[in-house]
Amino acid sequence: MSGLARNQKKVYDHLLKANQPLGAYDLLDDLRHEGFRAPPQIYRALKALTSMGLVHRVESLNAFIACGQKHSAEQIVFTICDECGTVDELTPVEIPEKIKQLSLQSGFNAKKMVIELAGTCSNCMLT
Amino acid sequence: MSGLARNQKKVYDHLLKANQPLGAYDLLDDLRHEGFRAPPQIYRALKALTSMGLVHRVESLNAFIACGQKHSAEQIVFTICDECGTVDELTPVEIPEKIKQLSLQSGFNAKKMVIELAGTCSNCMLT
DNA sequence: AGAATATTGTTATATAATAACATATCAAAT
DNA sequence: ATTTGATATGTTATTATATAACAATATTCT
Repeated sequence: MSGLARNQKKVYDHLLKANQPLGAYDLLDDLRHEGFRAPPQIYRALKALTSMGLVHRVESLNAFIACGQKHSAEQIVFTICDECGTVDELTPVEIPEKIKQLSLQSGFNAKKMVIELAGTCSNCMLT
Repeated sequence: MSGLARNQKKVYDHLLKANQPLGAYDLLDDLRHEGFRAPPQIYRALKALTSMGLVHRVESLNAFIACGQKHSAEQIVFTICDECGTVDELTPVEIPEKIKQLSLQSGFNAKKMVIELAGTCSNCMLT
């Protein structure tokens, strides 16, 4: 049960190594030497990986980032530094839970959450 | 100090009437009879309006929605119904505040937040 | 009026994502 | 082992979203 298909593995491995969000066309360029030639090959792999919870789409960057852990649902908080571009994952479960509760109070049943914070990371605050 | 320039007003009025998020090219089509001819005219108006806080970008839809109230910061929670497409604004200030606090604890200084919940609205839950 | 600023119109282009179709691979069931 | 069905792949073309660059107009301020 290796799980991942060939192209899926290539894309996932590359995203893990990159350790930062990459656009689909960045991935395509980076993986040309691996035999990728056209956008659909990248997008298909990304679709499979995101549906498995191994990769997440960063909506406000139109980019994709790998994720060490599988997340049961889309309940992640990303922090995106405007200065250095670093994207980190805050995972205090309290936040998505709290939001879910509050939205339920208005009758909305949330299935997927996009929570992205843009600003300045602690590193860039110092310099 | 009417505030809005001609094109800005046209775009804003149309978004208000629509009362739902519209893509930039939807706006362009809808406003051709008002003299709009090319994307930059729309995008420029949208940029001005969003920087004024009168319009918000819904990142996960690549769309824009008008907002009756000016919001001081980008601290809004959108609920997006997968069934009917309705987008509503939850504005319990507690949520963005709570998130800001929690991100600050990890040293991140958030300037803009994208909080978008996709799921099923109360209306669609019934039917 | 004249200078500085902001807004507009226009063409071309960049960037992101998908449709559609043919082929290939793999897993399991007979 | 071969058929079958599902999944994955390769490829071309197209759609959708957004911006660059530059010329022309309008607005505001002094």
